[in-house]
Amino acid sequence: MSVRVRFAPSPTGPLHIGGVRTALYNYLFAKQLGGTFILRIEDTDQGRFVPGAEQYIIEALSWCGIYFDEGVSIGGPYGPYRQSERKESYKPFAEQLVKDGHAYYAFDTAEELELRRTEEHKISKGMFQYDGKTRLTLRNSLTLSEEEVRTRLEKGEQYVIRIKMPENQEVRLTDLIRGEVVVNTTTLDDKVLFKSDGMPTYHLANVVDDHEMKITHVIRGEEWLPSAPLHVLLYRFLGWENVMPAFAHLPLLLKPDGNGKLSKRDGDRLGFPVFPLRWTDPVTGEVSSGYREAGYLPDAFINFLAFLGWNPGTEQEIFDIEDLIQSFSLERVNKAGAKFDLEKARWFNQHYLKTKDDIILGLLLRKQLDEAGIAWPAIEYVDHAAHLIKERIVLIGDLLPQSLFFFLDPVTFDAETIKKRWKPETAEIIENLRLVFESTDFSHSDELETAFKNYLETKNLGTAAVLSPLRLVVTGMGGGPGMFDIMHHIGKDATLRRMKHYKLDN
RNA sequence: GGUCCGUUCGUCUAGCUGGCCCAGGACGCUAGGUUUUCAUCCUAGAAAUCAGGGGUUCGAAUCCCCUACGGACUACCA
Repeated sequence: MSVRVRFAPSPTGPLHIGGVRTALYNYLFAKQLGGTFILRIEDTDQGRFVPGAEQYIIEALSWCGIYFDEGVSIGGPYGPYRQSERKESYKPFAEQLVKDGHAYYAFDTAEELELRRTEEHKISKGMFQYDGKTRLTLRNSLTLSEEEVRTRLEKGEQYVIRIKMPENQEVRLTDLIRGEVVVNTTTLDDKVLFKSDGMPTYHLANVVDDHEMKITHVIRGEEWLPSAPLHVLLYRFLGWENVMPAFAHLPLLLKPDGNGKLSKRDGDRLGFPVFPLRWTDPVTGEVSSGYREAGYLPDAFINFLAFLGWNPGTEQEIFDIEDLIQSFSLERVNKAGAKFDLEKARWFNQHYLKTKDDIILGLLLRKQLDEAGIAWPAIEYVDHAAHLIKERIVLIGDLLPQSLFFFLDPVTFDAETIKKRWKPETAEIIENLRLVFESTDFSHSDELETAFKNYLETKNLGTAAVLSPLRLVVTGMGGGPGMFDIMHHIGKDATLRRMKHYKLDN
């Protein structure tokens, strides 16, 4: 039987990196086994629907290079893939459960239950649960007469369907990451399966859909572990236990400082994105930063994310998506949550950047030049500029500031360098050097270097004392690629012009 | 409060069938080297009494128990 897995986010906002990692692991698992990866949208809570969230999810996965085989927007044999569009398919199962005595109608209003909850909390400090101990004190088809229930339903009174949690039974499930997990049903509550608005809750919808979509492995976040026994019970009561999917609950992604689940707020509070793409809240207009806009390469982002909770067991750190598909295994996923480490993300990005083709970097640089309204002479010229700086950039956004001098004469000059290297006699040296270069062939950087060295020798000057000021007037910067490579690349005219017209007035 | 899950360098982690671990790698950090500068690259170093305690054993990070701490869940949210 072929493997089928799904990533099932709810469109309540942007997908955060924990979600991206869940999607990634699902994807890697499916692809390694030649299986199918499905994107299903869990929008059973119409109250939390956020416009644009679904589109964001699709775009984010696409940017990451995580492609699904079936799902919303592309369809497939088990569609529709939006739960709101499958609305009609859940109710019969809920009613079947009632008929079989595994569920019941409940007429308590949300307000009544809320009241009960606060009361209970005052008295016992514990949490009120709608369960085997309390359900007979509440208004439902177990306490009301058959007649009464029928009239209420006929009158169209609001109701929910709750699971009738069996008493004192051990439910065990095997988690692919954690092993055997056993829970006694008396600690579980009578969860709502079907809401008064005609929609199922996650618990029912997820079980019905996973079954109908022939999902073989449910790989999801650890926050679902406590309700997994409930899901097992549902499979059992629905008669599907023999074809129930395998479960794997992934460890959480934690805040870099302190503990706790990484949340949407943490990112901009701590100065790093928690979202793959920038997101603008449609209601508040609040903007949250994204990895794409912050200058990360998708492959670096994915490599980094894959290692948050998984490792190959070898000393290899660099894995492209194909490597990950090859090597990934659920058995090697950690049990404990992982804290997010921005420094390591930056290191991965720098690594991927410096190994990228010049043509790709050139393309990115041209985009930035265009956006800044800076003219560039030729594609090859830009590509080579990118080549010269690729080992000293960490983020894509560093491309432009690091290579600006290839396109514009500097107007500002690094203050640190002026302070350290600019002496009263330096201006004269630069002028002498300019005369030397005037009669030098710029077609090879070697010749420039030779001419420079010869000059130093005749004047008995040290390299550092002269090269630094030269770099300063030509590029405005205190560091950068090989100076003679720069001069060769920008050409004789620009070099000599800059050596004559610089203004260090800052 | 209850249930469940977890706990190895600052961080990500190796270690899963006990001895090769007075714990290895990576990021970061420190120091050297290469380089005309910055970055890259190379080398070296500091950094975990394996949460704590008790067992089992000739021997435990690795097996068992207890404790502590952390987290998740505990909605007609997912």
